[in-house]
Amino acid sequence: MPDDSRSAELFEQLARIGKAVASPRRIELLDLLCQGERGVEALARAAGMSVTNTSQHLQALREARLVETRREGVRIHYRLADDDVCRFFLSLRDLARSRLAEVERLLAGYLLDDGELEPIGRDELLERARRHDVVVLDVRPAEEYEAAHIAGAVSIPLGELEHRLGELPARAEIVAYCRGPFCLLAPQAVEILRERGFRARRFLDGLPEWRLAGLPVATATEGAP
Amino acid sequence: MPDDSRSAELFEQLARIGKAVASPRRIELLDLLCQGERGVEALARAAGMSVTNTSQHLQALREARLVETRREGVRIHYRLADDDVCRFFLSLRDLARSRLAEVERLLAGYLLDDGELEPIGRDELLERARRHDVVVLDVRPAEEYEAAHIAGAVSIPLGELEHRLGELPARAEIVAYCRGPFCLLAPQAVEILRERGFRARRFLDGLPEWRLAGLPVATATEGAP
DNA sequence: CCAGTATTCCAGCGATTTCTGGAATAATGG
DNA sequence: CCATTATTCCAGAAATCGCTGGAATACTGG
Repeated sequence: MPDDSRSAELFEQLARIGKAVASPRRIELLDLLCQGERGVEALARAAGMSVTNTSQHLQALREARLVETRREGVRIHYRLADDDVCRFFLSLRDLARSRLAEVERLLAGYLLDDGELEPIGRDELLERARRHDVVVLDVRPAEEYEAAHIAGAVSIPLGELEHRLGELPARAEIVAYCRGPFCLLAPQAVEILRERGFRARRFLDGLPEWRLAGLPVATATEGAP
Repeated sequence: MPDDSRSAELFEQLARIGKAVASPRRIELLDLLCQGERGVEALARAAGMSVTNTSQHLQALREARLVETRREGVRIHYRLADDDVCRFFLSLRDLARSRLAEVERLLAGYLLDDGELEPIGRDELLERARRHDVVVLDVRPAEEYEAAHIAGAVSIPLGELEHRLGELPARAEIVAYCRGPFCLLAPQAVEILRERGFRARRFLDGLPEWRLAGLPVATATEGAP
């Protein structure tokens, strides 16, 4: 009982989504877009690829309806079409992690993921942040912090961390977070902080997981007088 | 701050999964494998493609660690590597449905999906089946019924339905199910049954959703004396 | 050990994808 | 309306993918 052409069309449609996530470049763009809206050039810079190429990949993502655009003057901002896309991306990521031994091997290769960083989970972080028991530190680029960050978090992009250590309290425990468990920013931040004598740990997740869990998120830098 | 080569490798790994679901043929194979384990030739027959080609696609799925094999004599059975793969497949399918208008259009084109079939949900079906208030009818090929079916369901593959109507009670309501909401078997069965004067409805989901929800599943035909 | 069957390997081709660099388009600020 | 900037469109070249058909391999049952 071979399938008729009608269901073939359906599988063709599902494969549109599949094709969209079949390229490492597009995966990286999705990863960045999970952090929030961003312009073409900024995406190209963050991903280390040419603007032309970035634009092309973004078209592919748009053709699969995974992203949408918004024009602001001469600039065009891309964003995920909705939260389901982010959720799907995370489930792809988690599947890769659980199925592909190579992923775990690569993560382990960064030396710092296991117990080393004393990772802290969502619930514990929420609880302790509420009691002002820890300082939550966002080490992603400023642009991403502005787009969305954990409510109450301080922003010091990794590149500026060494110069700005003075802004951090010497006593309190610092919890650094970044894009997610596959991102290297927070681990590197923890390493730097510890070398300088701070008590630092890593947040197990990243901003997207926090946001999707419905926990408090803030945008821009409003609130600091 | 362009990403270094280490995270590039990570994205490469994620893309392995993406590439695996970038082909409509492989999507169809995954859909079939969500119903249960199956041999190469059976998969080829069900998907209407050559054995050689099927084998090749299955290799691709195995390379991405989405499927595993089991040898039984001269035959090789393929199965999903674990439930997470099935869950991922369902989330891909649901994302396609919510994001791609074409999918909804195609489903509507089958004429029969809306209120027409009076679809019944998981909880209601479970409740009514428990009270023996409905007959649950599996209209998938016998092979898939044997691999796994809703506990208590009767098997009449769609192709044999017209000849075997006598096996069904004339009074009771019949709920037909198949592979899932994208599958045409149950809708066609409902159509046939109604033409012959039966009261028939469609189950909203398919076997995979039922199984992943932890609801009772049976294998083979054991239990019928 | 041989014949038979199920599956995989392999070469080759046409189609598709990816990246690059240059040209075209769209909105802005004088 | 022109120069500027951001983005997209458009070839063209290299790499990859998907399908086919024939050969090779692996196991079974005699």
